[in-house]
Amino acid sequence: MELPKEYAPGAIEEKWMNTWQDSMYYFDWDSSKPQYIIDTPPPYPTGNFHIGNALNWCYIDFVARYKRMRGFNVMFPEGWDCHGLPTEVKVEEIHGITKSEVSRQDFRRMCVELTEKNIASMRKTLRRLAFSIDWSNEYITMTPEYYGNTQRSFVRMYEKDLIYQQNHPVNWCPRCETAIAFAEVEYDNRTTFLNYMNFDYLKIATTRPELLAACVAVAVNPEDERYGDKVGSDVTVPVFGHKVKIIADKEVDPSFGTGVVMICTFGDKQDVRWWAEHSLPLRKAIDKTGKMTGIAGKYAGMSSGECKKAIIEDMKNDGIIYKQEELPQNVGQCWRCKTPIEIISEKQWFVKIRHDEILKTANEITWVPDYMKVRLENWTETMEWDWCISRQRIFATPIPVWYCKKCGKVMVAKEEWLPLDPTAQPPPEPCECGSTEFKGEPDVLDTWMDSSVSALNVAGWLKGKELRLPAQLRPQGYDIIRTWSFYTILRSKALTDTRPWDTILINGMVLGEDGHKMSKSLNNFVMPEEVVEKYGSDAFRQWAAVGGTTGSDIMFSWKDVVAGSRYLQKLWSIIRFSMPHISGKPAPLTPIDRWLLSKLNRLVREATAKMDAYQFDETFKAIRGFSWEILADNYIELSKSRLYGDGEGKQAAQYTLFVTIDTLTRLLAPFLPYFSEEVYSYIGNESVHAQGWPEVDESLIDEEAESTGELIKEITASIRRYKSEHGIALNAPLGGIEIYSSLTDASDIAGATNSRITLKTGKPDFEQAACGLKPDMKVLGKTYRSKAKAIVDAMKNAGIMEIVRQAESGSVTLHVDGEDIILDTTCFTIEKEVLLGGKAVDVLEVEDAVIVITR
RNA sequence: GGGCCCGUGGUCUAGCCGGUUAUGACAUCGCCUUUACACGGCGGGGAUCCUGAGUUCGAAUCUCAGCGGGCCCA
Repeated sequence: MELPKEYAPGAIEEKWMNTWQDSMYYFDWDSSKPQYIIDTPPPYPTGNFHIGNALNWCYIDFVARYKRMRGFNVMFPEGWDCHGLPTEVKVEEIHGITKSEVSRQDFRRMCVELTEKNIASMRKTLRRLAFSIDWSNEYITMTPEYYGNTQRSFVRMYEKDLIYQQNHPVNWCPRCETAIAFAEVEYDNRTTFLNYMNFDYLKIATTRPELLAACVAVAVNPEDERYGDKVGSDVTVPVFGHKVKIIADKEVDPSFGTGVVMICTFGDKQDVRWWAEHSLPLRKAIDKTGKMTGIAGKYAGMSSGECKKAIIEDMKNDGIIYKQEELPQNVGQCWRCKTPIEIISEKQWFVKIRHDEILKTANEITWVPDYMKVRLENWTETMEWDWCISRQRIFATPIPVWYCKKCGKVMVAKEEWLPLDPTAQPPPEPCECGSTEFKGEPDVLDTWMDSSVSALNVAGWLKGKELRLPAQLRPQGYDIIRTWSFYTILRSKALTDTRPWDTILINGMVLGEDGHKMSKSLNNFVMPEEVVEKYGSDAFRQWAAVGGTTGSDIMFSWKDVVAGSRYLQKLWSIIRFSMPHISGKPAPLTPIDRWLLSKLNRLVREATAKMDAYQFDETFKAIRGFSWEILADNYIELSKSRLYGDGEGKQAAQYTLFVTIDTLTRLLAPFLPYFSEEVYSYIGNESVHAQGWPEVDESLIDEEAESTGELIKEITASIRRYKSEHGIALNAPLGGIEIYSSLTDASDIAGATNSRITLKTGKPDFEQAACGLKPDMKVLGKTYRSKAKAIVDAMKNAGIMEIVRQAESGSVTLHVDGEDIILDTTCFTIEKEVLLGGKAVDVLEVEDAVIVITR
């Protein structure tokens, strides 16, 4: 069979993509093999599968394919996390409407249609990148089947008192007009003014004078002597005239501003703490739309920003504000629209956070890399409020609750009624009070309520199947540890009392070639499709494998992709050469065959250990190094003469090459699914992806074979180098070569150098001179500890000749610090060179061997 | 303000549970068309392993401090 000279990834990858059957990767619910379930992150269906997702999916696919080959029953499902504001915004844009202009049902339908279209386009990319996804276990969170279970999870947690409804301060985005969780708040460094004002008989400093109307107390530090006598008295709020108490709290920093702080409902999280701790009243100055309420008097109806401007102006004119200074400030803002958030008190649904349970469960999970667990722990320990799960949106899972119009009682749906939308249908039963008049809960669930049951969902929860929790692997980025990891652990424990997974594998972020996080606005954005178009999927996957250590941020780099495509071409050339020469028929092996097979089995051992540790970069580099340097640059060169000839050892080389290529192809299969499939189609009968991972044959790992092979390789290389340096063509024969060594077989050297070789034992009849002395610090340091340095000095002082003279008797005695120290010959190495003595030959030295060349 | 990570030839990167001539890729220079591959081979140059102190016989590797960068958060 003659293979084309160039590897054509485009055609070959498409061929296999269209040949492979989805059923190759189906999880078998009835299998007796050990399960390996992966809790794949469900991406948000934007329509574009971005490169960060692609890195994550490459890791997953490396693991999934590897585990399948290791005999596991693998499930690599694909989910889609559909609900959320971005789709709502996009739908409004596409249809030129706002969500209030159409019915909730119609708006939802438009969101579903857009999402379906986006999913279809992303599925194509997933297939093209050769991810071995189990499409029989695909899930889509917006389908009634899935969100019905999200609703059931709500009902179950409500019944366990883990979900409750309450008036509580929440983070509120006035633009989106919805509550958001802390996980959705991001922070931005800005500069604001600290306003110093006369506050009745006190002076206070605040950054938020627009909240004066919401002032419910002022606080001082109990240790602060300036104000000690005033604690407990009333003070009148300027502009608005209401009276508030002066309280003492040790959290007040006496050195900030004037040491007096205004407490408002609510300026920040600290206000909420004080408000709760000191049982302060609630004065609501900002409404759901971010406008000032009636208590703000003349400022009512203004936005908080307008109010701030106006009130500062007025207070300056009235001499109330007497000083302003700049202050750097981190402003909490909505992750989606970047609008500064407000904290307002609203009736919302909450999930209880049981800190200890989450921390304990996190400890039952293996974190890769391990330090990522600390992020979850730090987040968990600093959570002060419960998780606010209600959102004032439309495209999300409806909260399955009604309120009786007559008695006001809350009716939570029964599990068997689900899925349903309470705004579209009444409950099938009347209220306890007999009324059938209900108002459906218009609020919907936080999207994390959908995705935090992904692990349960893929493990068969509520699907009439035996629950397969814990799943074996959760792969995800570190940016969503405080959300997705946290919530999944919480929900899994709450609903099943089981940890969600055995192991969590964390990937880093993808940076653009300029070193900054990849983003469209920075113009450093690359789509996976573009890379695949140019270099193919297997080249792209190599970037993901070798780009960096698992868990660290990885810079996208075209040169890694190009290097990947060059490696494919190199491999192709190896295969192209080997195909006419391979044979599965064993034969007695020569030293260099045993050298290769020993190295090959070491490679398998190393690759297996590193795959088990999720070190994809190290695994792939080891395989690449073996195939390129050991197999191609050395073994093939050394065995060519046997393979092309008809003599002894031909069969052995053919067999060795076959075993090596078969093994290599299977090692490469998780990384290069297309390439390895193409190659395996020439040597096997079925898909390489249905084969087993290579087993280490320990009997073939042979130190002696390796050192002999290494010597043969080095001698050949040194002769090649000699030819190169002397301008002799590499295939030109030399007049004669004598090798003084322990070797007994020089046929491969003769073949590779195209010269006659004479093997000799002992040393050539040339004078040898010691030219160097190298102490072995590893031995000396361990044995002599603090004396090691003095011994090295003593060796140098004694001189090479003296050491050599003594070493002939097997040991060297040195006088160090007043005592005699006897060193054996393992403590140092004597380097020798051969003196030519005017003979008409050239001499090369490799390890202990001496090569005498006659041109 | 806190936590976490990182700082290695021109660029990116491995090693970092102590002892290696400090890994590899890209770039660079020289030689070579040798029946798989010039998207190749052979060889070379190029690193204060961020800085300083400490521990140790010995530090890229451990400790502390500092500087610089990134991320997550308050």
